[in-house]
Amino acid sequence: MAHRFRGESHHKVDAKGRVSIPASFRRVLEAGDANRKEGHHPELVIVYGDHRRRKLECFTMQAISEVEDRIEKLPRGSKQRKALQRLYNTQSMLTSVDETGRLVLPAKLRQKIGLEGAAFFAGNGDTFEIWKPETYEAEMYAELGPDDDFDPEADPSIYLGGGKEG
Amino acid sequence: MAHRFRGESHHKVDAKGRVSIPASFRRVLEAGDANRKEGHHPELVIVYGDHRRRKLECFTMQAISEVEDRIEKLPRGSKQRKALQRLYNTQSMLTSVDETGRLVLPAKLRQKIGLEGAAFFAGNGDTFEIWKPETYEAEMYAELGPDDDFDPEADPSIYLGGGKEG
DNA sequence: AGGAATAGCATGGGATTTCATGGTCTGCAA
DNA sequence: TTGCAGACCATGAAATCCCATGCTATTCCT
Repeated sequence: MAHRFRGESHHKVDAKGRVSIPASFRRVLEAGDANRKEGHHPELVIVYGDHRRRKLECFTMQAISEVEDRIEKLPRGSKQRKALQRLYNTQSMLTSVDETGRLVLPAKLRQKIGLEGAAFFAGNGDTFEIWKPETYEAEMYAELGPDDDFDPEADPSIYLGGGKEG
Repeated sequence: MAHRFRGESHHKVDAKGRVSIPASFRRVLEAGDANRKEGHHPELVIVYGDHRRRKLECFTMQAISEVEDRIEKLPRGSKQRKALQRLYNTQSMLTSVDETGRLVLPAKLRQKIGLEGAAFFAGNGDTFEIWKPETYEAEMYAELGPDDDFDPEADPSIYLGGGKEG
């Protein structure tokens, strides 16, 4: 994978729901939208999911189409397939980056995750996520509670494993 | 592994956050960036982590992609995997060496580890680290406290094990 | 060998471009 | 006809590019 979403940053959300996309993310979106016409701005898919999701997950066109390919390999009519289609097809929207590098989040989506004033962007490889900053903070600590084989206090690098060839 | 980061050195950090990379490290970065186009300067990934980390860990493109391969082998959804992705994907940035062999550290990163005026570079095999010099001093002694099977006063070479050839 | 020429290195400064963000205006639709 | 979304314009701050300067370790020449 040539370009990956990497890094984190905070951006303001104005009254119209406009948010700047981190500049480095724009490069990835451009690279991941093969169908983009010259001079046009890249498209992307925002997956918002149901009430349990408290983030917006953003896919390049290429990434979302890989997801769809996988879904199509599952048995038609299986619950798994239906659930995945609902998430990635139904509970998602297609949009595009605007002239100035921003994207517009409809009021509905902002309300869904409680976005107001500021947004937190987290790069995550072939997708990036948009969070209400407070939610991200809370979630990161709550989600990774102590466990038999996980110590939230430790530096995560210890889980990479021993030698070069583990 | 052909090239390894080896040695330590001090460099100035100017008001724009520019720091010279030790010359010998540049060779390693070049060798570790296969995708680098002719005449271009090598890319690298700086992992900064959360508030507990007081150093910047720098990976060659090859080293970071080995890390990512390892992460992908862990079970999807496991805490370990999530924590590792957060560290190596989200809490990191891609950058590149500039024309004159420097890299620029954004204000955010400098503040995070208290860098100002000078930086300490420590080679560490397939990565190198950037520290605020004072922090390095302090940390090196604090981190390696006495222990049942470790004596901070001893020369570490005694822990290499038996003879020259295991 | 002595000294000059060279090349790589660490560092600085200014000009230029890109970013993030805010505002206005217009048209379509409810 | 009012609300809202989209296109267009504006601006200060931050990041990038390009050029410049001493230094040092080496090599080259005589």
